[in-house]
Parts: sequence; structure tokens; C-alpha cells
Amino acid sequence: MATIEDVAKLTGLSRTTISRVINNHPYVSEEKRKLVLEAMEKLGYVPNSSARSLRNQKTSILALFIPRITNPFFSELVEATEIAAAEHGYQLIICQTRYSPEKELNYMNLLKTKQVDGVILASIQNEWKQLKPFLQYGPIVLCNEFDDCANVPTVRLDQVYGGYIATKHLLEQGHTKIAYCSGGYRSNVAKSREIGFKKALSEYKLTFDERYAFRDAFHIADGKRVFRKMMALSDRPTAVFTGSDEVAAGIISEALACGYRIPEDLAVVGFDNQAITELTNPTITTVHQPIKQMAQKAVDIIVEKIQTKKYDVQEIYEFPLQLIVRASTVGSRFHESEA
Amino acid sequence: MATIEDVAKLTGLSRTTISRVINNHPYVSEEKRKLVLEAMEKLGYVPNSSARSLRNQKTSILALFIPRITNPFFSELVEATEIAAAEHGYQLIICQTRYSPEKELNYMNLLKTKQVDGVILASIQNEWKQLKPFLQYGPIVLCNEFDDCANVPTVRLDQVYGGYIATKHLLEQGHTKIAYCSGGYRSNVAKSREIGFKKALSEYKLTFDERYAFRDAFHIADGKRVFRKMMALSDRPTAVFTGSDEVAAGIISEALACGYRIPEDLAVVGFDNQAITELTNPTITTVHQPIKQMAQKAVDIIVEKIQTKKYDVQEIYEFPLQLIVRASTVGSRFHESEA
DNA sequence: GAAACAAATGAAATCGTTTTCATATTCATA
DNA sequence: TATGAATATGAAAACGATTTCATTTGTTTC
Repeated sequence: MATIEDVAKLTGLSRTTISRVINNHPYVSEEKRKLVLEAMEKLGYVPNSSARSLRNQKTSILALFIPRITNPFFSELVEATEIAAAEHGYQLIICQTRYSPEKELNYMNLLKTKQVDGVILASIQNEWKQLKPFLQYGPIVLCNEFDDCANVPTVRLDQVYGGYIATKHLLEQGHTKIAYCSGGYRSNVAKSREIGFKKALSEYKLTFDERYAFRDAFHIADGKRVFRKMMALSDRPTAVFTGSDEVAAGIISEALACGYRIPEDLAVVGFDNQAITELTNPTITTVHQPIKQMAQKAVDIIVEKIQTKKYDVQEIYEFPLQLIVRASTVGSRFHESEA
Repeated sequence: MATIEDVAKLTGLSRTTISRVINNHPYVSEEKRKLVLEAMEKLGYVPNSSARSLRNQKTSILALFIPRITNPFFSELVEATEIAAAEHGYQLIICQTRYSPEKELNYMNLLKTKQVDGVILASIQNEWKQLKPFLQYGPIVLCNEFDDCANVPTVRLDQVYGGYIATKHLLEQGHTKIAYCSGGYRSNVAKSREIGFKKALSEYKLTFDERYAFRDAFHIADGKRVFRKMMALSDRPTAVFTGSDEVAAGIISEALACGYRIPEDLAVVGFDNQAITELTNPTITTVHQPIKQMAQKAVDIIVEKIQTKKYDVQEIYEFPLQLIVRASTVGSRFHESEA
């Protein structure tokens, strides 16, 4: 394993000059530069990153916190974040909190021990006051998830609007009994969607019916379960808003299996615009989230914060959501996504 | 940012003793140990990982190479690998090669620069002779993907058998014109499945028809495209083997949209046993892959190799695959997964 | 009571870089 | 032809830990 010292010896130069060549500093003669590059090539020399990290006080690694990566929303977020990070010369460490506050706090030590230069939180499992102390060790940027108390940059989507347009769409189809279905008790994303949901209802002079609320639906199986629960109600809803396409797909799957028609017996709207929305029959009306842009922005911001070293600024960057109308809400007549 | 020196000063002890406390060395009196722990607490001291990495020549980070994480097979693999790595005290860096040999080689430098202690390759984009030189810098373990030339530990699934049982199942249903559909030209996984496919055919005295082969199918859209191509053939196949549930779902979706019946007009078998296989109508017959076990084993192996420092040993660990029979191949009669 | 050994501690070297500071040379300018 | 600036180079300190080696003290053992 060749070190900078070996290159220095081979060329008869000092470590300093070798370092200058590596870092493209000026004030190295063309002659010596060539000599050094040849020696590096010959020795197969490459700078040791731990040594650079120690000396430069920077690892070029970012940590991305997510609950679990098998949720397609988060895998898309990871994909986009990794690509954006690579563009800036950063590696990405994945931290799956699995919805555990302890795991989250534990992973936070990556910042304290300087193993990463910054943390992107796409999921929050602790109170902000638990996380805030880590801000003294490096930047934290919220991405997708958010917290009003958090005095850090936040890149997010307009979830209130998302809940609103999806619900309004159902109301426009004439529905008055609309169930609400979401996942993540702790999540402000879910809370915001609920606000948008209620806002749409109230514009139509309807009140929120707590019997129609299911706040523990994450997966396909949850969707199936929720469907059965809804059908067990005395006064059944005719439409349902869900916080994820998987749950929507689960509801549709179970409904069809039970002999119900979608959307005639139950209109279903999903969230995320995942691939399955075009696979099911009927296809699923959903809300598209600009994940790539959000991830790109989050990385841009955190890279900037790492440079400027100002971590405790509350800046909010919000991206819009878009309703995609498909067959699960509008029957067999011709339909198309909104512009 | 407190350093070990600060703790030493505060306690009036030497750095050596502080280090001993951190690393649970014997030969520290209980009295001093307490003193040190208190001081560490008071200063909020935590060891700097770059310094430790440099001194210990080990980063406690693993790199996992995958083509892209949004493929559910790979997100499941990442999930399992991250969890297994965490159990061993390792962090996981995600490297998405996006099927590019250049990106792959570039990420390989993580090993050379000592930014990671080892590399798990779940995808291979280069010839082994391109990758082999990196073995002098640290362990490489193949996981899922494999290469007969590679003199490294390999954890894989019996893909020949996978292709075989899926195809045999179609043959047992009476099909004789079976199309073959896969992704990844370079992949030995795909090649193995093709061998299994052919083996099953030959047992039924059938020959492989190259007109029925589609080797560029990765996604849902590819499935749709492949379906149209198949239907454009003069002598249409009555069944199709696919290398991924997404492709199978795409084929089914397009088939239904064109008015065909599944499995009556076309029997479809997928691969991976992803969630969508139970969402589509009909549900999809597929091959289950024990991803968790494979990931766990790969991590166990690489951790061991890091310790023993013997990297160039060709050991093969193979896990079995399992056929899951669903509605896309056996019509409406009652069916169940094989035991 | 001396020799041998175990327990507890610290000084200094080490890991492999980058940076500061000093020095030497060349070159243009007044 | 001094003078100051620009260019080119190196010695040594620094980053923050761990480890080797030495030293001191206390405890057995013959």
C-alpha cells in the first residue's frame, strides 16, 4: 500500500509537493508535476481517505435517514439522493430507522463522531428537542418529513394541497361519504394531508366523520384489512382517500375479490404515483410527488450548509403536488391526467 | 469539539489511559475509569471516527453495489444487507452502478482509497479481470450475481433450478410453445435461468426457439412491449417465462388491455415473488428468492474475510429457490404454492 | 529479602495526509 | 541595481486517535 511518502521518495521530492500535485495547487513546475504523476501511476498510489478526512475534517459522506427502503417512495428517494450526492462527490450511507426512535438517535451519532458530514432526515421518529443537540456537530436537513419547531432547512412537498386536491376530486365526482386512510401517527406529512382532506370537506359543507378514519395503514395488507372494516360499517363510505398507492391497491384488490366494483361501489384515490397505479385494473387515481427534484434540492442545500457552516437556519423549500386522474375514481369514461 | 486530549487534561491523566477506557482495556483502575467516564460525559466527548479509521486501518463501512435501488428485488436486498451490517457494527454505502461499467470501476476506488473495508457486489458490469486487481485492497464478496472466474466468496441462489422449475411447471400445464424473457445481457443470473429453461424444454423433447427469446426486458413497460412483439409473431407462444415480476405484470396488463385472457390465452410466470404478484388479477405465479438469508450470509462472510484478511478464496454458498403457483398459470381452478 | 511478576500509568511514535511557514530562485520595475 | 513580487520547493506541525515501550508501584514467591 503506497503512501505519499513512497511517492516522495521515488521522485526525490517532498511530501508537500506530492500533496500539491494531488490537490492541483498552483506553484508546481510542469516538470515536477509530470514526474509525480508518473511515480503515482507506477506505485498505484491513491490518497488514503481516512487520512484526508482526519486532516481536512470532512468525510464526503452523507447519511440519509428513512424508515425502510422497501417502501417504493423511499427507494425512489434514495435513488435520487444517491445520484445527486455523487454529483457533488459525496457517498451516501443509508440509515433505516424502522420507525424506532432509539435507532434514529443511535444513527445520529454518525454526525457526532464525524463519520458523516451531514444528515438528511426523510423521516423523524423523535421530538425535535431530542435531535436538536446534534446540530452542533453538523448540518441536518429535513427532506419530505418536517417539523415546525425545527430550526433547519426543510425541503418538502405541499401535503396539505395534496390531501386537498385528491379529496376535492372525489367531492367533484359527487361523493359525500369519504373515508380517510393514512399511515404514520408521528408523521407531519400524514397530518398535513388530513388537514387538506378536512379543508376540502368543509368547502363542501361536510364534516369529518371519525368512524371513517383509519390511521394505521401502510401496506397492501393494511389496505385489505381497511376495506373489510369499511364494509362492516353500517353507513358505508362510497369513496376513500389513502396515503399510499400500496394501500389503495390493497383496498382495490380486496374489493374486487369480494365482488365489489371500482369505482362504482367505491372510488379510491392513492398517493405517490407508483408503478402499480398503472398495473391494477382499474388503474389508480393518485397524487404525483416530485421526488427527484426534492432529493436534488435537499442535497444541494446540505452541501451548501457544509460549506458555509451555518446550520440553524429555518429555510423552507416547497414543491407542488399533482393529481393524476385514472380509472379508480372516474369509471369507464375517458380520462386523462390533469395538466 | 472535545478531543481525547481535552479529556486527558480535565482528568489530569494521559491520552493513553483515556484510550484504554474507551477501548475497555484492562489495567485501568476502577477509580480512574470512573473519573474518565465522568469527564467524557461532561465534555460530551466521543471519539473521532476519522482518527480511529486512520490509526486502526479500518472504517467499519461496507459498500453494496447494485444496478439501481428502485428495482424491488434490490431494495429488499439493500434492506436486509443494511440490517445485517448494522448487527456487525458496520455502516452501508450504496453504490448504484446504473448498469455502467465505468461507474462500477469508479465506485471500486472506495476500496482502494480505504473508504470502505469491503465490497459486496450484487451486480457485475465489468469482466472479472477488471475487478480482480482491487482484491489486493480488501475483500470482495459476490452476492446474488456471480462469475465463474472470480476467485472470491460467492453467495448465490440456484438460478438454473429456478429457471427449470418455472419452465417445468408450464410444461406440466401442457404448454409446448413457451417464450423466454429476461433482462441483463451481462448477467450470469439471467444466463443460468436460461440454462434451466432449456434443460426443462429438453426433458420434454422440445427445442429452444430463438424467435421466442426476449433478452432486454427489465421493467413494466418492457413487458408491455414484449407482449405486443409476441402477438405479432405468426406462431404465437401460449406461455411465457419472465425473469421479473414487473415484466410479468407488464405482459399481463397489456394482454388484458388487448382483450386476451390470462392464463387461457397466455400463461405467465414471473420471478422474485414481489408484492405485485398478489395484486394483479390474475395473481402471478412466480419464483421466490430467499433474499434475507442471502444478504445475511454475504455480510457474515465479508466480515469474516475482513478479519482473516484472506480475500482470494472461492467459496460458494447456494440457497434454494421455490416455485409459488398462482393464477397466471393455472386458470381458475384451486391452486396453492408448492410446499 | 531479593527476584519475579502483575497492575497501573505515561511519553512518544505512529497512521497518511494537508497546511503553515520559511527559504530560494526568477523576473519585472523604478 | 536594488526592491518587491511571483514562482517553486521543503521542514515540520497538525488532525485525533492507538500502541509500543518504559517506568513505577505493589504483590508474590522462594
